Amino acid sequence: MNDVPDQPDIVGEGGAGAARGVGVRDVARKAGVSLGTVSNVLNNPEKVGERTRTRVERAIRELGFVGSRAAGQLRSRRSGLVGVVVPDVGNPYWAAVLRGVESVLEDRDLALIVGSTHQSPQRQERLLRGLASQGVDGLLVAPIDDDRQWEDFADRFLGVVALESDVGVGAGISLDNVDGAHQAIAHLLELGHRSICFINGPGRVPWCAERRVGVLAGIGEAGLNPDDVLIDVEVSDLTSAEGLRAADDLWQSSRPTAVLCANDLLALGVLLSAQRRGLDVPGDVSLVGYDDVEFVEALRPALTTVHQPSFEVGIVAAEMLLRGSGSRHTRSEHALLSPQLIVRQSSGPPPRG
Amino acid sequence: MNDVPDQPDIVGEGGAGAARGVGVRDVARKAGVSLGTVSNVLNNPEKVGERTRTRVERAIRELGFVGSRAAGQLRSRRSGLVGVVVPDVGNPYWAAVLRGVESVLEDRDLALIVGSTHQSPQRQERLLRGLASQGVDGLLVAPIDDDRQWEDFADRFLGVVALESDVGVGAGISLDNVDGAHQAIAHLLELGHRSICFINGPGRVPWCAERRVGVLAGIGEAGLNPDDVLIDVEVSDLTSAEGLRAADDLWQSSRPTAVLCANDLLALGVLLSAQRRGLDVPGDVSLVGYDDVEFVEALRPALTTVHQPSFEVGIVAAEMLLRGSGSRHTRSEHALLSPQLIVRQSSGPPPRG
DNA sequence: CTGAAAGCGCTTACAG
DNA sequence: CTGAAAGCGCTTACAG
Repeated sequence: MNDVPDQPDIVGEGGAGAARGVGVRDVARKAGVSLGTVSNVLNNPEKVGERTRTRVERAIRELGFVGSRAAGQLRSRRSGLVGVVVPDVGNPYWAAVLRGVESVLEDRDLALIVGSTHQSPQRQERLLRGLASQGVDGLLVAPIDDDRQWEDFADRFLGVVALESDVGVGAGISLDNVDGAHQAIAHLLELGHRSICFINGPGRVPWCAERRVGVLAGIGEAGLNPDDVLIDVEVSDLTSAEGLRAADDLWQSSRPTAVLCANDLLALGVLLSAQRRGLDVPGDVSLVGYDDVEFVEALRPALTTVHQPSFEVGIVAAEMLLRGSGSRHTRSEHALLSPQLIVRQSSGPPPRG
Repeated sequence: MNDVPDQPDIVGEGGAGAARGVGVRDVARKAGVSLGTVSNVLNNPEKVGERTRTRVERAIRELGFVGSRAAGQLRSRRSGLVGVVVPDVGNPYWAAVLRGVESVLEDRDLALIVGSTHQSPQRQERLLRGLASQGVDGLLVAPIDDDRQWEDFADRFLGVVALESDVGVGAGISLDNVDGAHQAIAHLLELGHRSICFINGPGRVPWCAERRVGVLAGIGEAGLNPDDVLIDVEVSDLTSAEGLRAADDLWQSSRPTAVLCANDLLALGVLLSAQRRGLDVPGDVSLVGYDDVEFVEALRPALTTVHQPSFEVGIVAAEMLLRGSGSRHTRSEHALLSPQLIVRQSSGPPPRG
């Protein structure tokens, strides 16, 4: 033991960034062991004798020691950080996915760095760059273009798992967007609609493009020409505010008998616009969403939409990541989840014209 | 220049955690300058001559260099990380707050580590411990008890800003919960309700406790006895699932003429339960929520609720943090935002009994 | 199982 | 403005 006096216990002060925190050094001194032993107690407790371990653990507690991940990361190459890049954390669908991810990772000592792309490739690039410099152990991403910049993360400890779309590397969850959109448009066509507005995100976004393919396919299969049936509207962000604005514009220029939205938030905006304008849904115009977020069942009218299992997506993706399926040199794993149309009250036959 | 051959350009590989990335060393060599100069180009560009700077920047680009925050953090004591601890990222209210925070921090090269407490002190402690070990520069927190464990973060670079409740240290945003709940209960009492169920979170959570105080105060001011009027129901997590369950139980045991919920998600659950049971809102039972999240206006019936400016809360809190208001030795700053009752269609007079 | 030494990749004074 | 040296706080081999 050295002749250094015990410091007063400063509980909870440690960690990088705090003013001169308690370090492993202090713990080692107090417990009368070497630095390596403290590190082992922290990272490989089974390698340390029980008596020594208890002594070190007591010292850690009494000193209020909180290790610095940054320092550890430098040598161990583990940051304890997982990046989550989604289109919009404010969208209940993605918020639910996040909940699922959290529920799996919360007791694994992994922290989540989250960010929203809002369909902007520049934002996505910035976010991924930031995550790279933070040295995340793994990445969960819903890519918004085909740049595949995120594939680099497959080389990291936990690799990369895609929350959407098909991927070339790492693991992923596929939700068949073509099929989901196909179900939705087929429903509207069956009801007799022949003038349908499709409010979608940017065509460069994979899942937006796929949903459009499904819509076009459905129209084609009905023996119709998309040019005669479909009014395409593109919004840059898929929020209720943009849905509201798009709908306000829409009523000015045309009178579709149905509006199909690429997500429920857009549909919410359209519904709000319709209500304010005195349009009856589905009497005057039918409305169909996508996602089936938790509130749409209680809307007036209850929204017809395509269900996607948000919470489950988060859970499955996080589990894949933990399992190591996202690494480049593991056999790649793919979960296929099916979207399913839920018919409620917002869709009905077109008004007799 | 050394005789080291140029490596093939491995774009996007750098950063800790990647397999042997490109380091400042390589950049310095390629640009023919010293390590310190590279660091200056990265952190204090104005201190470097323009010609040298361009040369270094080119080397960075060509090498695909991505710095390691962890290494930098060790010496500079800046992690570029901000912690955000909220009750539930899956709740649209908090999701909107997050959106606000993101919008302010996204171009400041700060990454957000987020976590949900779900009103559990253990979860909060774990999250804060994790954030401390990650060395976050600052913390945004909606505390769920009075432990004040989060006050330690006031010593960090950016300090701590509370997203809820009053705080003893750092900066904070106060939303007058007593007042908000008071407005809500007063509205119901005025309508003539005398049997009101109040579904609230755990009493140990400050903002839950405050809302209850407001409710009790309103009842007292009306010259009534809370014991005669109020049915208290406590849920541990304030989700629609818990609201649904609580309501299902409620109809079994009693027949309140109104239900007041501590947030909109609970109210959504109650509404769903009422609909399934064939109860008319507000004909059979009035319903009032709290938060005014974006979808409640479109519910059937549109929900009467207490508005809180979620997005703005996020923006104001993030700006305070950037301004340094959260540090222990800065003059503490407080924003006072007012909640406001929005009367819609879910509340009306009690049924004639 | 324990302990002294080296080193992770940067930034920071400090001397030129 | 530039460059060599020290050091941030850990973890990791490696010798005992």
